[in-house]
Amino acid sequence: MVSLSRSFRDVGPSDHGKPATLGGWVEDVRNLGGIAFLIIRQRDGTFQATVKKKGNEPLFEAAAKLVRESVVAVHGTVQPNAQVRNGWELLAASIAVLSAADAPLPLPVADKVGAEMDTRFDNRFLDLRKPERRAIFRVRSVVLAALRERLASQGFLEVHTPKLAGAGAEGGATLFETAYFGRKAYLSQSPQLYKQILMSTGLDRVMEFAPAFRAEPSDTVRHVTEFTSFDGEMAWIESQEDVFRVLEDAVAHAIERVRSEAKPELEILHADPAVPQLPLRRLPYDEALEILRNRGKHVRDRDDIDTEGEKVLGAAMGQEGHALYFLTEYPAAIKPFYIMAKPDDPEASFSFDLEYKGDEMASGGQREHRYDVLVANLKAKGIDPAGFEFYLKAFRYGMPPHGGWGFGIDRFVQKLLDLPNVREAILFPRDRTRLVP
RNA sequence: GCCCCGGUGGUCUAGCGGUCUAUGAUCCCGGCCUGUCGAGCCGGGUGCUCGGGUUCGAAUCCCGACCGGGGCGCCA
Repeated sequence: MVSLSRSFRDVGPSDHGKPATLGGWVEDVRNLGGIAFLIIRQRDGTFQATVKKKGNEPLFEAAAKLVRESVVAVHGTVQPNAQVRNGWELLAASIAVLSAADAPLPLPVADKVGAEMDTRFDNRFLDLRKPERRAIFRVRSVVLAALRERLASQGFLEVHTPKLAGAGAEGGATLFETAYFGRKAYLSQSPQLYKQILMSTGLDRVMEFAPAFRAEPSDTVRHVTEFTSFDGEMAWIESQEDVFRVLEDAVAHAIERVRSEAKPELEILHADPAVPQLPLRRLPYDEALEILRNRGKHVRDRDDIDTEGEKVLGAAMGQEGHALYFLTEYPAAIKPFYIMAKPDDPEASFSFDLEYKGDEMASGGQREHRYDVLVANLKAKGIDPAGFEFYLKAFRYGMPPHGGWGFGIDRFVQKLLDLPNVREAILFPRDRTRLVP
């Protein structure tokens, strides 16, 4: 019985003389005249199949004609050989072409030339045949598993809220509109309102990993129109300190797990992410302004911190050993209506951003759970509470204090691995101009 | 949306008014070669994003469109 899914990793010199059938993509054909070497790639490496002309000329001719990147199954015998990288080679007796590749390839896979990002994403399936590209998504998978596991162990339930909505959720960010049986519907920009509603139910510790959509025409290395948001929301908190502790622990754990479970990937990617010391630095907004002013940047009180300021702060914190830090107590005026203001300083708020290497990973805070205050906040922002009745209702019948965050998985993977563009951390990124593939 | 830079064979590049029937690499095709592993050697193949304009002459200069890269704004 032949299994096509057999890994070359399960074969070794000790299998001397044993028959084997191994599948894979033809990465290279080296025809030396009387002998040919096929470099066959599988999911986590390559092995060599060797074809000798003497004894089986038709097989040799067929092997020499193989088109790179074709899918083949090679049947032969295992031959130990110290000259070969794995310590053994497969002496081919037959080669079945299961799927021939066209030539030339629209994107080099094993060539000695590079390709531009646009060409790569146009041919992403070929791009992903390169080990260094796939390594990113193995790391991403470890990150997701680690975050899930860490929160689940603390009683967080994984939930799924609707991605089709009848109205704009938070206001502000632009929504994608779509047709919905004669009505208008919108792609969800955030699970914010729904996860808060859940806080009133007893499903009061939730997490969600899901796409979020933003119709903002941003052209940067850290924006896409569809991204993966890791949301958490927890009730019965004393203060946003409770939120900090859960989030920082989960993120630190994710980095630890990547370091221990994705060593080969980190090596391929030349990445060496440091595990942060906990607790992370909490940098209040007012102190952040001081740092900026000390570095010669002019900022007015209660202004939002712009991209340059964010980078300056990131560099300053980095010098102090805080690649990751919380930027806390933003002015209430630049935060959404659902954020709780500080009782002793209503112009400030219980809100935060989680910054990593000068980029925003997450934002969150303690939510306003008092119905009357919430309605007043809406009005103060010029929003009609009537449009939020489905949400506000949950605050009229018993809503515990709660808080949470929204965390960008793609950005986190980008920064974790020092990738130059967030698109590198997304299989099929969506931006202003790219909708295919 | 704004600012800067750019679009040359399948891919990545050099060229930036005539010397370009366009450079090099990679790739593809053919040939030689029995131990390659960035295989090597020989021969061949494919190209100036599109539309206007300037000029005796445009890959090269100008304008526009489209597309791409980066920065800003906005945010995850």
